[in-house]
Amino acid sequence: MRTKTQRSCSSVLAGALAEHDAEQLAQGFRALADPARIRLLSIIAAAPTGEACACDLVEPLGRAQPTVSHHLSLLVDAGLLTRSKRGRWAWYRLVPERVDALRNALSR
Amino acid sequence: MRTKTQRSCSSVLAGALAEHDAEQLAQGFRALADPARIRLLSIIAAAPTGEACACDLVEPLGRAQPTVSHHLSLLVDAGLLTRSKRGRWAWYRLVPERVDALRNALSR
DNA sequence: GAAACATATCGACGTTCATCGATATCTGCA
DNA sequence: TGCAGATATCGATGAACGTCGATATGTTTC
Repeated sequence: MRTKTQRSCSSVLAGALAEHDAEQLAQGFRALADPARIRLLSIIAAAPTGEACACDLVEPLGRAQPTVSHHLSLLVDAGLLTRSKRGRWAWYRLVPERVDALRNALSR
Repeated sequence: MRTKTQRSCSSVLAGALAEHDAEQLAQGFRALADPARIRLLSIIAAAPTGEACACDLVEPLGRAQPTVSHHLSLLVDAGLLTRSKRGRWAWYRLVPERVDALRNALSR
């Protein structure tokens, strides 16, 4: 199990941030700092049902299955995805509030 | 000299991204994926004149001068800051359009 | 020109990270 | 119970990164 990331309401542009708040935000953006994870988010966001099965993510990503699983876990830990395991399959869904929090961190 | 980063109009949430576009966005977010750089941006954004001298950034950041210079160069390369060297001093200014581009990448 | 200063670059070091093959875990099915 | 399939974890490897001391570069002042 990995350590969980906390969400934050801080804004980068609204005033000088303390080290602690900066650490929180950096942690969030680090989850977006990899093309594989960006693509995972975009593919899941584009799913008609809002949900995507892990089995449908390996091939379009062009990475090995353990690598995809690793990135998905990272995104879940970062609060950007939720995992719902049903039967043999794992279904992933976006967490819009978390995306919003990061977007708002770039607003004044 | 480091390699320059290009800005992008892609959105993570508006549809499945190709590897190339994802790489562009990830590059942008990677610049935000460190607390030192987050703090630099927030301190500069909070400056009354909109500009901050590098000499005033070392002490509040609590890192060595070469480290601060390194992060500032990274942010300039990422297009998030501009550097204006005047006399002995280097003045840094935010590039709002670049911040906006990254924020919009998190909009639908 | 010399000294003092601000900043950038260099070189090194330890850490973190992305990646993958092998394997373990768990589920559904015959 | 046993097999097949989906997913997560483990262990290893190579690359990228943050950090800093030492040093180079460029500027101001005397």
